[in-house]
Amino acid sequence: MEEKIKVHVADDHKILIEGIIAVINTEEDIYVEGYSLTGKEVVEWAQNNTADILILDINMPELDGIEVLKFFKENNIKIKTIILSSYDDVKLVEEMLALGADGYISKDTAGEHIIDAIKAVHSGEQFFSNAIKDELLKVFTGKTVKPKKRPESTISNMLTTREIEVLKLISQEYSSPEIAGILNISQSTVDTYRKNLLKKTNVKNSVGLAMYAVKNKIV
Amino acid sequence: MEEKIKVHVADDHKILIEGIIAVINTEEDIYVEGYSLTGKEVVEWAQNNTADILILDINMPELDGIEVLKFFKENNIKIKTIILSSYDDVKLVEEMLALGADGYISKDTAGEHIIDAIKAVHSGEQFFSNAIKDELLKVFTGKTVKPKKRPESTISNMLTTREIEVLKLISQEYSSPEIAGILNISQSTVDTYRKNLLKKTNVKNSVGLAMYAVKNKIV
DNA sequence: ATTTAACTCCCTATTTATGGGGATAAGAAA
DNA sequence: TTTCTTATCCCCATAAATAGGGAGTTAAAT
Repeated sequence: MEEKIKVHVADDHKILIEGIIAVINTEEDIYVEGYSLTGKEVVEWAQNNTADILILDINMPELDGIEVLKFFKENNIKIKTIILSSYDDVKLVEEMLALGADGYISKDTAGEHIIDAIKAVHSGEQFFSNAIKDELLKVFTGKTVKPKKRPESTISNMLTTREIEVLKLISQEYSSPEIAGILNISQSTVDTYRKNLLKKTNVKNSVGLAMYAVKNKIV
Repeated sequence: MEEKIKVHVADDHKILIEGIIAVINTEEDIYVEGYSLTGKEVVEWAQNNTADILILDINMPELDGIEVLKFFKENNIKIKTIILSSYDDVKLVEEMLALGADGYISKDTAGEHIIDAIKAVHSGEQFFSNAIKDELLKVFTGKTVKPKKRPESTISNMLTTREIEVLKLISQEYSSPEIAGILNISQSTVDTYRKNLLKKTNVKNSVGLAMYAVKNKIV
């Protein structure tokens, strides 16, 4: 008798996680070790834990799936990863694969496919749901626009807690002097955070920062 | 012994549907009659079928949740509806309620809340998850939640078309000189629009303008 | 023990943004 | 006709944001 396949699930929608767990629980030889609700949680989890398979949502707050994969690559964390994407993320397939994802399933697909994917990836194969295969075909036949060129975002782009604090306040319309007052630090320091934030998030100005905060669900 | 509560689920992510079904199946007196994967399917289903409760995702291809609710209203289809929203749709609560939604739960919440919501709504109450309640408090201060006409008189309507153009560009991280170049007007004019925008929207700075634009779906 | 990351602060300089005022031409509305 | 709105432009002044540089302290990790 072999060991059960140990799975970790990362998605910002708890309901979906519960669904996946329910589906997986119908399978004897697979079990869910735990879950993460943000990308940050995933990388924290991955420092001291592992699993046979990580099911990873692309679109998560704070740190998205791509950044998580980048972190894994840079820190030489080896964990077989199945990307869970909604249909609008499909164009990122290429990037995902380049970052070492082992499988790619769409949320549109039925739950049984997750089981198949887990088993396939666990036995060393790659797994792609049909929707993704179609998309890949388009890419190779040149029918789709290149994905490419997202702003380069490394784990070095991961914002520190202090930076996030400042970012929140910026997004709440506070000026630098005000933020300095609120956080009880000098304005110079706030300005430094602004600079770092602009660099890390790769946006042009405060408005960009606020938009970034919205997109990443920081506010 | 009473009848079981008959539920129909609509979401474009099959995995999530399966999850919800799994959760609901843990409950004796509720069952899932069927599901729809697009808004179109929902309205088609609703012409010749019904259920006690419809669980409706906001963000669906072809026809989103709002459109579905509008269709129900226009065609006098009465079905108790629980909105299933992801974090970023929260700002649509008001509109949803105006269209007659009976409950509103976030995908972030645990599955058990779905059960609570279904039972509550079925027994004639309204149900809102906590995240939504906070949002609601801001919107309806003290008032009873009552379907009301969509306010066509929001502040956004106070903005002139030109102001909206400028607002859009501001929200896209353009500076005043850049906007002047894009619209082929002088920077003085752009600055004037900025001033007027700040005054009309009652926010403090560009970040506030961008947030306003997001809230009012101008971007 | 040394390196690294996070947090803190400062200087200089330029560019943008904000806030007050006023003004003109075109067009719609009263 | 007169009034009002919209769109356009300007001056003056201050506050804030951006951009480059450097640098010290602590705490954690290697």
